[in-house]
Amino acid sequence: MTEAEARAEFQDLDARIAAADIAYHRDDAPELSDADYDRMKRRYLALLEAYPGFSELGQRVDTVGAPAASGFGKIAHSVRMMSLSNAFEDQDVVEFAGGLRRYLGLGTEAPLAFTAEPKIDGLSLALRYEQGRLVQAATRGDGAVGENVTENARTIADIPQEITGAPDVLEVRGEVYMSHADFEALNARQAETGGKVFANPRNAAAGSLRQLDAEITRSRPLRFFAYSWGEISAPLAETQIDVIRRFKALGFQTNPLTQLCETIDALLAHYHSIENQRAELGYDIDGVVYKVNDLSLQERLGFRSTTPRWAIAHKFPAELAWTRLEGIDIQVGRTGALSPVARLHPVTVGGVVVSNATLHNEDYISGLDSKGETIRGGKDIRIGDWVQIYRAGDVIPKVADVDLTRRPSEAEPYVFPTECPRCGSPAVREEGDAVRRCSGGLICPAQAVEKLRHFVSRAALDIEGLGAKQVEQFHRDAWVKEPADIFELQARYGSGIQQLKNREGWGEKSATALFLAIDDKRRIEFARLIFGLGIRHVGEVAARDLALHFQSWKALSHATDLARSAALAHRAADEAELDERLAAQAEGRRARIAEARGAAIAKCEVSAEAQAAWDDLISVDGLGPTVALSLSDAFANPDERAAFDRLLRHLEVIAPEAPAEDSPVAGKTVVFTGTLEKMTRAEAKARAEALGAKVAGSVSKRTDILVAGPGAGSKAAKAAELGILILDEDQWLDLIGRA
DNA sequence: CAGCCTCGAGTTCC
DNA sequence: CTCGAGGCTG
Repeated sequence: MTEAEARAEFQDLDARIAAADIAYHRDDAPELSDADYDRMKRRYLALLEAYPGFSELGQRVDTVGAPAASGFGKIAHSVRMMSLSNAFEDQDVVEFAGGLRRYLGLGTEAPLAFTAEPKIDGLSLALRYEQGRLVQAATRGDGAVGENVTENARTIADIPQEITGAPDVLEVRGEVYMSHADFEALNARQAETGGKVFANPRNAAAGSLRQLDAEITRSRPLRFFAYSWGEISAPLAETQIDVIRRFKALGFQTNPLTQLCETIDALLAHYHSIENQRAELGYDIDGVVYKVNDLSLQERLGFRSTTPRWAIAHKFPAELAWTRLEGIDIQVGRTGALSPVARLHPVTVGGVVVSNATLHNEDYISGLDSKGETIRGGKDIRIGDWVQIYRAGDVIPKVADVDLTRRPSEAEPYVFPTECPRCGSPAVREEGDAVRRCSGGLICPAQAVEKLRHFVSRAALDIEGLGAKQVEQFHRDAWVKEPADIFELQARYGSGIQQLKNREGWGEKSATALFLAIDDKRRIEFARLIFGLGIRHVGEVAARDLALHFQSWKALSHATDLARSAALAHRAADEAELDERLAAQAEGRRARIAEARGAAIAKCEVSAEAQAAWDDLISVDGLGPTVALSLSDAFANPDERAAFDRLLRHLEVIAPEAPAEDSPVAGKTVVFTGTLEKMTRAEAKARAEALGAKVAGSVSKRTDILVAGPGAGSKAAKAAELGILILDEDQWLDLIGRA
């Protein structure tokens, strides 16, 4: 086949796949059988592999089209579904247990028992029972909101429709999975009938549960293990293991390898025993989960932002595979970061075909980590090399090793670009930074589009029907260059609907829905707006804290304006510090950092007002000089500021409600000092914060309460001087109510 | 000042 | 999900 023929075939497939995507995703009316579609897609990808240049042709079928309609209703979880932190080595488990003891203030000899159970590789499901009847089943989703799959769950034999002897409200959580035997049989059947063949049991289980037609789910051999719970109207038991026993008594399947372990050695022994049985279990597992057995301890330990402190997943070693590195692409992110991605000859790793892998940054390719130490035995990665791939955390493909014996003689060390591959601007790497960044700012189309994608992302504006793909499409056609354009779309393209529906992938219905969804976000929570601006170092949490602190756009922008000179002084001090360090190194003396910083600041004119504004900025919890400086830069940059101002004209900003919990310490700033005897420091902090208080490290005039244990020193003296309320531990516990 | 913890940013495949 | 960096704690 000539290249011209290949090109013609590629373009034909491109158009047909695009049409099929639209029919399937938007109209939910597939015109092709799955088998035909898959065949076309495979051929398309094969051509693309043979002629990578073709990706520039035509329509990039994967990146356009109206968003897929989700056929399932949303369900907010009344108790968040958390994920688990991971351990990979036995040593991590020892440290986990040690950390728990420290947090709880337990000595090394005090008993601390755990449950250990296999971690099933399926998908989690929350089953809600009211008065003993199954009323709702929801997938995990993002942890806060899942999909309503009640009708589908009712078809699973392991899930009882009715249970007796349970609390009035009981939410049982567990894992839906498919056994190896059932998976093989299903795939054989699918292949025969021309249906979709699944890559692995987990995908088969997920695909089967998320069928719009519950009768299809019924025909799929899904199973369920119960292992956890959400909302309950009455306690189920006092220990984890007894809850599992209770589930079993109620008629749920529980994993037979669940075991109570009194010591770390017993946990590890059970882990290795399960690892040895792994191949004979008949279903996929990817590790062992350990949980603190005593539920009252679980409660004391509580949660970090996305994981419980009282549980950990001990993962099995990742599966490895060798393949050839065919190329290295450079992607440009929202902050201009150049990220190298390995293009691999497709290879199966852990049941999934992998053709891309992250290469992190230029040091990773050269075989040095950011501290200048060697990794992979100091081997660099070259195009043409045979590389060993694993999926970190069973998800993200990474390069683990390079086989130097099979390195082609002509392979050259990879030269990392020093110019942005998208806009040609210089790509610079700042001192001490691991990443190289495009300096083009919004001139760089890659950065511009990534910023827009961020603006419409779920945690930011979250405009329904305007996802990453749609934004890319609009940006490519120059309809949307900056966030404000989104809100002017309808006005500017007037009968926008008429124009939009002539575009590929859009119909009248989706266009109308889009404009309604955009209008819906003209009133926007302050925190989402701040996050959406995409200011470096300002993520979801910092945005929320800033919103809470400043309450209004006016207050925030005014504060950054006021603080500008102090921010610049801070930068000058940073630069002076760097110079001083270098000079000291060259002259072989100790750096006089404080003096250098002081001198630099003295040269800047910083009014008392500016200093106060700066201090106010960095008083926001978790917000230090780096974040404050980045914020200040964004607001002081004329282009960015103009874009902000233009955007704000379209928006009504909703001020955040303070977490006005009905607690006596809500909104108060508390400092703990001295020895706490009834609880550990971390525990005290977590509880105070749960009650809406802010916990600070040092006493200042902003402090409301000082909790002083025995041995309190200078902090107590300072608090007394400032006239701050000082409580001992018992008085504090009386105030917040002993739990 | 060093370690610890949390957050931010980047990435893959379905 | 992981890594690096920033901020906080001891």
